[in-house]
Amino acid sequence: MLVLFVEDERDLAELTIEFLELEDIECDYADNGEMALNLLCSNVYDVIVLDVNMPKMDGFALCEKLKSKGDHTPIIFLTARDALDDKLTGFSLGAEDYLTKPFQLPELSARIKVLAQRNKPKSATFELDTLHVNIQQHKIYRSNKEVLLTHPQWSLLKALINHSPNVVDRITLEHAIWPDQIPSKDMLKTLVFRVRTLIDLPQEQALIHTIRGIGIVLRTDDNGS
Amino acid sequence: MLVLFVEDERDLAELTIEFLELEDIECDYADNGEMALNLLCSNVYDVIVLDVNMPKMDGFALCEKLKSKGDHTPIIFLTARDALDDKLTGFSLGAEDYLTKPFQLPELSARIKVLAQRNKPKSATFELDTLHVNIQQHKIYRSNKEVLLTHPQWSLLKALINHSPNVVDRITLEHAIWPDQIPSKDMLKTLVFRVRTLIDLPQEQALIHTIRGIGIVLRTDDNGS
DNA sequence: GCCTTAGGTAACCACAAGGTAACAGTAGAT
DNA sequence: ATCTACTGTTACCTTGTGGTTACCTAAGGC
Repeated sequence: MLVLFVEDERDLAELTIEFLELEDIECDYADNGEMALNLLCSNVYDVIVLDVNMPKMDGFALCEKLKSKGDHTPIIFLTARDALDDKLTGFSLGAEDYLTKPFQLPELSARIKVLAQRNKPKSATFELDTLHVNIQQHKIYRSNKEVLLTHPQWSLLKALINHSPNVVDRITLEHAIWPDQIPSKDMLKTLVFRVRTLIDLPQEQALIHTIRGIGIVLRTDDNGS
Repeated sequence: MLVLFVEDERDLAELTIEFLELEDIECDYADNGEMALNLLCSNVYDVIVLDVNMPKMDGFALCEKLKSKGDHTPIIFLTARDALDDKLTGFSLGAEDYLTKPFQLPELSARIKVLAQRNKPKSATFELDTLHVNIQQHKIYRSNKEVLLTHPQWSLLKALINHSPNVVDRITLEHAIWPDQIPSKDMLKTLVFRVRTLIDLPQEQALIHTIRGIGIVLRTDDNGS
């Protein structure tokens, strides 16, 4: 997750960024609006945290400019201006959130995460070579041809996707597919065989590989062993 | 714009709702979590404003329940609890915003509007192939012919629409249609059968598809392979 | 080179998931 | 009070599949 942090008080900025990075939020920093604009030209951010009072170009102006440019990156104002009118101005300029100083770091972090999440409801898709999987829609395509999987087959594929490109040992797979009780010792190999015949078409590159004695992998290269 | 306002202090609620209606925000009101759940069965809201301290079911519990049911209606907590831990709890339960009392009415209004805007690029009508549904007016047309659905049939269709084009598993559907108690194991299949006979006319493309062992989908294409 | 074992392939069947229809109880309407 | 229509139950049927078993192949150890 990448955030643009725009704030002219360097001490506060440094402290805040340090905290955010601990929470797995990467930060780019600008101490005024113009610098922020430059960064915005070359980067795409999940969220912008914006002070209002700044030299050169203040936060309101920057926000207005961005929105008028059609940029929809969510903006949080973070400012000492706690008057109602200021807040309303912020929201009317298209901000998604408004937090007043002094603030608590974890709250800022939580709000950033909410906004970052929201703008990413893209249905989770997994792509590898000519394999396209839309998890939510339960749709699988190989070479643009739809593949229909049954429930356990789907579970297996999901488990492989979750670990890809790492090898998954058979025990882990069995538990992932049959959480309650593993049916029979040989079920998994039958299942792997079936999924392979459905997904690894003969003319295409194989994606499901067996690492003998270790487990199964879903990845493009078939080196190993 | 329709908001569900859940708050046990009636005076505050009344005052707030009065203000919101002036701003063109329609409100339904519940004074506890259970009542809110009932309203949520039969209505779709743009935003839910939620107090935390309430009898019967508190705001946190309600929020958790909704999110676990797969309801994605944005939630704003509106509460006197201003401790950092409470805020973090709220956000971790999936809330989109958290406003502490005392608050200013215009700020609440602004925040509601932001959330309604963001989460609702959908129109009030749903269209798919020759199926036209006006959610608010409860009107359904297939091939320009009006279709009349009874209450549970409508609930099913709404649930399918909300998830379209994603697959919905049967358990989720059952909870969406009968929040209190699922009537019988086989009720859903009967219901699906009935809605299918009403909506998926023989000469038209089928829109309701069963993904065996996984769930039901509302979408146009599912051929392939 | 032989033996052991992990994994691949194939056929088979019981059963569960889902589709369909008929029926009973009940609530709403006239 | 009667009628109608809808909810939910039950029963029956169909089909696809999940899991079993058996047999084959190839890798690795000795």
